[in-house]
Amino acid sequence: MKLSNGVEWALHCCVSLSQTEHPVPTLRLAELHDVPPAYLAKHLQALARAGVVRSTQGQDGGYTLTRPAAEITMLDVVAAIDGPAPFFRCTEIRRRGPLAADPARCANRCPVARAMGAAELAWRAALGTVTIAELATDIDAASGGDALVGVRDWLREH
Amino acid sequence: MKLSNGVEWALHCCVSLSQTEHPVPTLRLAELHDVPPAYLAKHLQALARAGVVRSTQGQDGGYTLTRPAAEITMLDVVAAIDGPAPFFRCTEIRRRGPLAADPARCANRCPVARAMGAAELAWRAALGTVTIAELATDIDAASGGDALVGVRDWLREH
DNA sequence: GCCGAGGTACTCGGATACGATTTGTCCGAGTTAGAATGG
DNA sequence: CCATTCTAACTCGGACAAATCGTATCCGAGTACCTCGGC
Repeated sequence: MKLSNGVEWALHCCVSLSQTEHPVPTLRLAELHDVPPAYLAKHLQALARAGVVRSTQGQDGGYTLTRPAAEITMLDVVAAIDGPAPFFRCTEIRRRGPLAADPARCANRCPVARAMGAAELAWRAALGTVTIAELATDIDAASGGDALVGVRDWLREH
Repeated sequence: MKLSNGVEWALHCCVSLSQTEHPVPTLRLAELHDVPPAYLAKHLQALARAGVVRSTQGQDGGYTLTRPAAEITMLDVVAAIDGPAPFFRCTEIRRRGPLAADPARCANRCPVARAMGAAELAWRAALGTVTIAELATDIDAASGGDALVGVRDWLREH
């Protein structure tokens, strides 16, 4: 089980987008992070579909955040890229084989699926507590306090 | 991101194995759950490599749990089947592109990776609190109290 | 009747094809900014 | 000098291949039980 590579790109892109009000095109975001532009575009489209970013077409167009970075959580981004499907899909083994349980008697969810669902909920909850704004602050602090300024300047002069 | 299908099989197999002291061969477990025998064998090998089950060769051989079901957690099984690799692999985007951060200044982990790691830890912790014994009890209760007896009888007469 | 050797049937284990999902790329539709033109 | 039209460049968006991982399968190595023969 591996999380899509684009999740990391999308998160860093959101952090970068939080540093400007101006639309930033895909090509600019791609060279800023040194990733394949066409593939990054695909993920940005997913973010747009999920309502995390808004696309502006035409010259001087690009992507902007739809709401303040403090109101976007990592969960929003991960769900947008990875999709809403749960990790674990119960195939109802109980109802198969020679000892197939009577469907009427096992109407409630399989305990295995329930435990898996609870664990996944814990994962999502943890991601929901971290916002893009917090990520930006932490990244800035980890880099000595010049990362965000650097992004702002770079976006302004390009 | 999708969890391997074999995780569900492995969990149910462990529950079944907890109902007997006698070794149970792959073929028996496969027809009990109505799954492809050869593929189930692959996952059982993984469980054996992880030390969750022990294999006994020769006639009347098969698989048995290496320790009481109350001492085996869902995390043990999931880690055995899915592997130890984390969901999120940080590619250190900060060190790429025109604004590459000085490696000396970002020696600590990227905040994105840290948050992802924390969320994954929450997931693993949730899985670690549920044991195979608890799963067996819940499954029995959900099926009206005759599921475990059914498995025991079926394994005895086959 | 007891012991031992051999055979046999059953078990696991790793090496081998197939399919699906993820990854990566491309070109066309649509839109906006700016320039050129006419009033 | 201003409004209008036109062009042109730039943007996103979805449709199209390649690679990697999960799925499924097979056959060989090894072991314990059972049978048979000898003592």
